[in-house]
Amino acid sequence: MEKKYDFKRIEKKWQKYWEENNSFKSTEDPSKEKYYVLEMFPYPSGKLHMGHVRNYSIGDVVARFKHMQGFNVMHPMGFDSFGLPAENAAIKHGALPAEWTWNNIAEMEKQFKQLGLSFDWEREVQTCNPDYYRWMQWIFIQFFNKGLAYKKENPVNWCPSCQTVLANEQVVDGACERCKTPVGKKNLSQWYFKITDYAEQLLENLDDLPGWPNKVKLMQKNWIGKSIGANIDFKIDETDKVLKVFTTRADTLFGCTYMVMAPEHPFVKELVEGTEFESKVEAYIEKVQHMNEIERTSTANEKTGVFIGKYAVNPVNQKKVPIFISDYVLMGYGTGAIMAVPAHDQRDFDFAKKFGIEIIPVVDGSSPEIDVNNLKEAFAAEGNMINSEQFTGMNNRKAIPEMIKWLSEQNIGEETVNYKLRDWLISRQRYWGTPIPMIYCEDCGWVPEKEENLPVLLPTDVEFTGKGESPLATSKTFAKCTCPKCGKEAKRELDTMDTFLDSSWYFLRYCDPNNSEKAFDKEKADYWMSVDQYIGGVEHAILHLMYARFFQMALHDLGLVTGKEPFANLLTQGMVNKDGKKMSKSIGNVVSPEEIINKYGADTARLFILFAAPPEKELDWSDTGVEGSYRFLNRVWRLVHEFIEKDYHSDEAIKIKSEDDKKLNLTINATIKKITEDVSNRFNFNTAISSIMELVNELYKYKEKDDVNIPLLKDAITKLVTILAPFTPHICEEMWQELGHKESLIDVSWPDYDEKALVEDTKTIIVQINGKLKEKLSIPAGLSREDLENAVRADEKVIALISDLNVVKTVAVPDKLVNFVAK
RNA sequence: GCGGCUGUGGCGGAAUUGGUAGACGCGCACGCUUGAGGGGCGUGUGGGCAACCGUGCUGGUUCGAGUCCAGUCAGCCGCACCA
Repeated sequence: MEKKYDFKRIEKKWQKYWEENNSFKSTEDPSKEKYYVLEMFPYPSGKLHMGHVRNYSIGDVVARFKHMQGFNVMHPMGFDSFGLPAENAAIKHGALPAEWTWNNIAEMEKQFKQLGLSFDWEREVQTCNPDYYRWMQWIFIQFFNKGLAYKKENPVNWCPSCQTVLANEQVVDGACERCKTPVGKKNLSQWYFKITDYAEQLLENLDDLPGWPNKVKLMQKNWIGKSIGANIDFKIDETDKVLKVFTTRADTLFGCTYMVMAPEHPFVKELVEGTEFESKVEAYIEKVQHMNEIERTSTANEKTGVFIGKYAVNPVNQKKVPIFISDYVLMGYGTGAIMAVPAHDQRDFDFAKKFGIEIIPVVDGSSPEIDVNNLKEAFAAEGNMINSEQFTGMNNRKAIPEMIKWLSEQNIGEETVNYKLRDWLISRQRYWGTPIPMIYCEDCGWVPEKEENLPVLLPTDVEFTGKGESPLATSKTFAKCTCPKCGKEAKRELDTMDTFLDSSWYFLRYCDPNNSEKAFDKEKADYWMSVDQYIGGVEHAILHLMYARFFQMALHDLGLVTGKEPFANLLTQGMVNKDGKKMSKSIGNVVSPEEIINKYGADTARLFILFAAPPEKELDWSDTGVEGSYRFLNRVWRLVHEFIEKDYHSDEAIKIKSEDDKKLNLTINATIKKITEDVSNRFNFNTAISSIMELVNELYKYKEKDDVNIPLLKDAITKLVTILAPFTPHICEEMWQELGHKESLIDVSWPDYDEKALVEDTKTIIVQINGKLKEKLSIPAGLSREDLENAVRADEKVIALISDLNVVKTVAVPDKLVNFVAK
């Protein structure tokens, strides 16, 4: 009787073996080429989901493959373990966030090990561990000392459900990224990171990342949102104030017929004070302030606003134009005020129509369909300037730099660059995060905690009310401290850090995870960095991936790391769906990895998830598909065991004896070639696996032959087990051992292929007439164009095909095809 | 509205440089094996009786187009009053 494929026993056995032998330990070795493969670390929710299985299976194949190829591979894992769910669990069940989190971490470690993932667990980091967040606080202080962290009172995004502030990046469609509650505004004094200092570098370096998907680079580019234009000064009539505006269309300055300020613009109150306009203006400001983001942006087409009773003077022609306030102008971008040119900007056009403001065209598209003096909508395209004094007649695109030059000569404007990117708001009114290591002293202001006093530990005597104020305020002991500078009694910052900070440098800590003297040793970081292959979900395209790049740049400028970019190559894997829908508890279509592992084993789960679709694509989970993968592994198992049981003891050298031998040898070598290329260049694991399946199918046929070539079959089976190992490591280790090998497959080299074996003596030549397939012929390989054409023309079937035709041209492609062009 | 991606059998997906469309797998059908069931093994499987027709649709370039170009439709994703 054949041995049964008992995946439960096999998987347990080899997981134990790897753990006991510390098989995946990595150390710096300058004599070997390093390879750092990293998957985004998870939040420890307690249970793995299919997305995790996919993410970590992809990474594991890469890690094991590169290791077999001889690279010094680092493949670490850890937990992004600060965050809201722990705190919510505390509010709901009364469990301490720390306890809840550490239990989940233990649970998830167990599940990771059940998947047979080749992580170097000695490098594990948890961001909620004081050994980690101590250095997070240290980095914060370095940023503060460098002027990259500052505190400012500002209207901030406020999630009324999470009871905390949010960064701009965490507001999606006007709602909280986490809980989807509409976000409002609140004036709060908060800590910010000056990511805008790096806007240009974040943008420019994207060109140096050929290993990143264009989609992600484009998303970051749009988010940074660079635009080049000009600031122009408008005097406000009857005052000594100058209203500065930003425009990308300096060419349209003569067409400006009114001005708009953001309702929050600091001039507004002063300009209306004591005038008849004051009450109307204040009512409008009040109304805007009470709208949440969704309300404010949903009225996109319907423009609102109020005239504030003042006029601005157009610096080019001294014309007085009325000033309005309107919520379509944003305080956070440019100068918070615009010159409005209704003829050439659709938003200004809509506003002007509603308020009956004059529309002056200054660009003529000279198209018969467009009457510039009677516009139906704004004309935004290219054309020649009109009504613009010395600029009239010029092409408007060319007029932009001319106009800016003229303005700066007159000292009333200058070229200006603006970015949509805002500084990163990093304070959170939550408990379960890294305490911000800052102290407020009435005499010295904000002072960082002394480095020798780090970490500033999270207190445990806190209450979780879920009511807005930071829970740290409820601690009796936490706030009270002395000023590190003058020793006077002082107070600690009570907010914690956005958890996105923790994940912005963990890849550096992995390089030196147990260092108690430093965040990480520079030499070690320089050895391992940058990450050669980073793998994670596309949902992090902006948030995490941009923050991490910013950290790397800032740490570089602090002299702590050499590289300027953290991730050389990025793979964004698609989601795992079920029946075309996202797996979710509310729909009830969640497939749990545990269930699959129990039923089919980890190898089957890994194989299916890699086989079903290329990694960047969405993947639809299919239970019958999983069975197919299980069936395949059983097929391989039986093939190998039949071979073992027949007890073929042969150490003879391989001699190719027949055409079938030659064909099998070709398939073996072609399969190795294809997998090597698919895994290292394209990450197309699905096609790599399909070619292994083809090899297995061929072996099934081959072994039934009368004159089986034992040394060749042995070679095929040895190589089959080797190349399948990165995908399904447990079953392969077991078969490897049963084939009589003593060493673990981990230390077996990836097989080379023999180019000579890939050379075929005959080729299938396609015979076409006018490009349509008519016949396939077997013809000796390597013929020249003429010889190939002659060989094909000599074939009886071809003679029959073309004898009645008027062949006017023949196209021959050596080893491929002959196409007869007939009339 | 702006930017981007994707459209291939009943399904997931192959076709890497323009050169055999549908590899591999799922499903389905039939046969063999088995006391039955399950499992395994094998054969077939885009449409059409056929000539032929077939990669969202309409054109174009080419000896030859799933692949290149122009337009168009549909779906998905990102940004969205950014001056």
